[in-house]
Amino acid sequence: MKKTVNDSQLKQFKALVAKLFQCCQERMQYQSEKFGLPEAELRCLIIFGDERYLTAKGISLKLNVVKSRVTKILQGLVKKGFIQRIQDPKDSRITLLTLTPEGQRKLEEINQFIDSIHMEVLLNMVPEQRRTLLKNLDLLSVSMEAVKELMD
Amino acid sequence: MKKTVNDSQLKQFKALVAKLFQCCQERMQYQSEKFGLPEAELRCLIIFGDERYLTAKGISLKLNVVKSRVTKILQGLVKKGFIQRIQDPKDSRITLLTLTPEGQRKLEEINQFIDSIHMEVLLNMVPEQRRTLLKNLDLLSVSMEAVKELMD
DNA sequence: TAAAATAGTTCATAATGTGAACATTAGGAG
DNA sequence: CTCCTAATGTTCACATTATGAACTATTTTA
Repeated sequence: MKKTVNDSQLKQFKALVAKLFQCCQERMQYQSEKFGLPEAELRCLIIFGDERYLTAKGISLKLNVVKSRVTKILQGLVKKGFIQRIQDPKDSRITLLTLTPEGQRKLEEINQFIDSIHMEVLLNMVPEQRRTLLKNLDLLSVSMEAVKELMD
Repeated sequence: MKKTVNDSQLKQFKALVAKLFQCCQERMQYQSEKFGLPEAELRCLIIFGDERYLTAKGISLKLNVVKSRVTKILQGLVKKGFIQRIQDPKDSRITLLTLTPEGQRKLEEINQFIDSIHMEVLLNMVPEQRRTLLKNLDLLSVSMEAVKELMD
């Protein structure tokens, strides 16, 4: 039989998770304004940090939205000159998406801001705290991943 | 002069925050489906956990949306019979919002689910881990709050 | 080679949210 | 008491975010 968790711990935990969630949301909104891009387009740009070329399908998976939504987002980014389409030479169904030089500059600017925010948070702690925090967040994320089983 | 943070720590931290953020989002979506309510209406119901009566203005502040949006959300919840409007006897500009009995049942059901999810996450750890996790999350949330200064 | 699968677009629709204009009511300055 | 201002909410027009079905055009595969 599983031992039950302290009630006040549960309450505190819920409040903390909610607060972190809200902080992230507010940061997203702020970034959207700061960089003059709708949130969806911003998220789309950011995932180009990982790979040089992406397909609409791949973007759809990474952003967790349906493909028709990706079409719309890409329209915006192409019109603004941040992303360009390239035909895949091997499969003409596929359009490869890649950052333009301007898009690369923009992304770099965005990533610098994001890094500075995260860096600042970490700098608010002493090295020992940072290490335990990261360990704990890792533990938490594994646990939250596991709990997804309850959602089927 | 501030000492700089390890680069791989920064990367790890960014990834963990992003993952937690996504988990929260996915849970919201799931709850919306599970309880047959749009996300905004669900969020609105949940804030009635704190107080018995709320005004449209108060809801606007708690949900962090403009008042016209609140009007819309309340229309849905009133039509579904979860919330009722009561005239404030002292100030007839104000409409007080309160849960109907059906709304209370619904909210209880929702809160039970939310609690069970959070409980499950905590139960994945030993008590010692729980304590340090909460301490660290608290530290993190304070720090993230402080960093909001960078966003003005 | 015909049928099934894959990649993307278009379109209709819904949810989420903002901001301006408006009506109503409360409250304070003269 | 009256007029001006502030506060509360609604309505409307618009933008953004997102889904799902239908469609086109290309592979793949059976």
